[in-house]
Amino acid sequence: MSLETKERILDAAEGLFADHGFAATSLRQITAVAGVNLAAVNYHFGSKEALLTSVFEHRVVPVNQERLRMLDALEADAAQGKAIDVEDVVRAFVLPAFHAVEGFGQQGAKFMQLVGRMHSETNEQLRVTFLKLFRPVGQRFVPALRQLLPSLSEDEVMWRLHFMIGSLAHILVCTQLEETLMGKLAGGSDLVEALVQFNTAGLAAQAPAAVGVRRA
Amino acid sequence: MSLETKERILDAAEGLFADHGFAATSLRQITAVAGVNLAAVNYHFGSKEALLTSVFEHRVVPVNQERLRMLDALEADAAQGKAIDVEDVVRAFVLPAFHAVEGFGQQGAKFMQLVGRMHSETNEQLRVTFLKLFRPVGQRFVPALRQLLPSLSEDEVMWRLHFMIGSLAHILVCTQLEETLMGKLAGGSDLVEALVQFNTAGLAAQAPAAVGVRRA
DNA sequence: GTATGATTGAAATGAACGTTTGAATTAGAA
DNA sequence: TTCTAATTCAAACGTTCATTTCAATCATAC
Repeated sequence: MSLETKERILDAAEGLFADHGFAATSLRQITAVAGVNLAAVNYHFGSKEALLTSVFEHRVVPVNQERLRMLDALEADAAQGKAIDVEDVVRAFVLPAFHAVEGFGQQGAKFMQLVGRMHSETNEQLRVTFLKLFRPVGQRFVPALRQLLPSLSEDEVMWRLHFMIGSLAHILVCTQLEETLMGKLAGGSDLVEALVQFNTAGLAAQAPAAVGVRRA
Repeated sequence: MSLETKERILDAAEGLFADHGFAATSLRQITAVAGVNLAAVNYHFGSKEALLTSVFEHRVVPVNQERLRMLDALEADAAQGKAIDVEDVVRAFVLPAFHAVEGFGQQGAKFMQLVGRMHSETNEQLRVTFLKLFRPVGQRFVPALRQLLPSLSEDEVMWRLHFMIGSLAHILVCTQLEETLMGKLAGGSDLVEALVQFNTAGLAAQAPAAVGVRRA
């Protein structure tokens, strides 16, 4: 039955792409795990690249929709006169990723590991395809941060956003690995809170002095 | 002449591994760029994996030695009664990476891009080999941070260290790319200062309240 | 000049890859 | 039941890969 075949391929691909990356995952691995025939991938998805794109859309779109909904809610609050702050925006960015981790069990964690890795994916076409799914998020979060951090230049806001993305992506990958710099990293809700606080403080930090005027 | 052949292979490999990752870079690409024969890789390095390991050692070891020297200097200062703070430690961690970028021109930037990517490399053996080169750094920086941040638990210090690693790794990769979330990211010394301040603020942030006690 | 080891070159080896092909099977509609 | 389209299957296709092989060439020492 075609719907089941597609789902089985998507699930298998998701997990294997997360573990091994795109280049080092073969279609034969995916089809073995999914218990389907090799030709099914091209029949249902057209190509290996298109399969990965389907995996993204299957999962990234709902995560980003949740981000945008949370930001909508914050903006509605602000319109009612309630103050919102940097932490609120950080939560709207960070928490949906962890909701995905929690909401789909091991498969969700695997998927978010893949998302973490896509930020440094070397297949440029795929990385760009992936980024396109995040464009709506960038287009909403950058102005929100700019409003909250009016003293920062445009470059500074972009940099800080990327620092946050990097910290989140790295955590999504590392919490699935047995070995990291000093052993296995603990996970859980305390980690999520720590990530929120770290990024809140970092985003809200005083802008650095101009170069050459660091502590006399 | 053998020394020249080895260097040409190392240089070509460094750039190509940085651009395309390990799995998607073939030895034939490397030897074409290096202008040497395919068999030379196995003759001089033994295997593709060993080539990448040689690339790491060629460059990571000096960067990490600089980190440790900077930390040594901070600790000597502290022994003389001079106060050191979180920003000093962040600088000792972050600046050597950017010294490598600046010090070797485009080749240094390529190498640091590879370093940024290795944090999420899917070839587990290679990633672990890479991490081993950072063990001395972890063994020195973690206690230094723990001393400066005594109110944080061990997990919290590890998490924050990883947030910093993630932000640095992401920047090392992204500043080499034409497309990022909202266009091309600016580089330069202001970026480095921004990264230092972001991570200083994040590392020094008040520990988050226990879960469930967030703003009533 | 000769001998030995180092180094390079071209081809081969064995394996793996994504995509395609055409037949067989399945599913659904009339 | 028959017909048609959808789906699956197994094999083939053309390509690419890292490693190995062995002869040729180069470099060095005696």
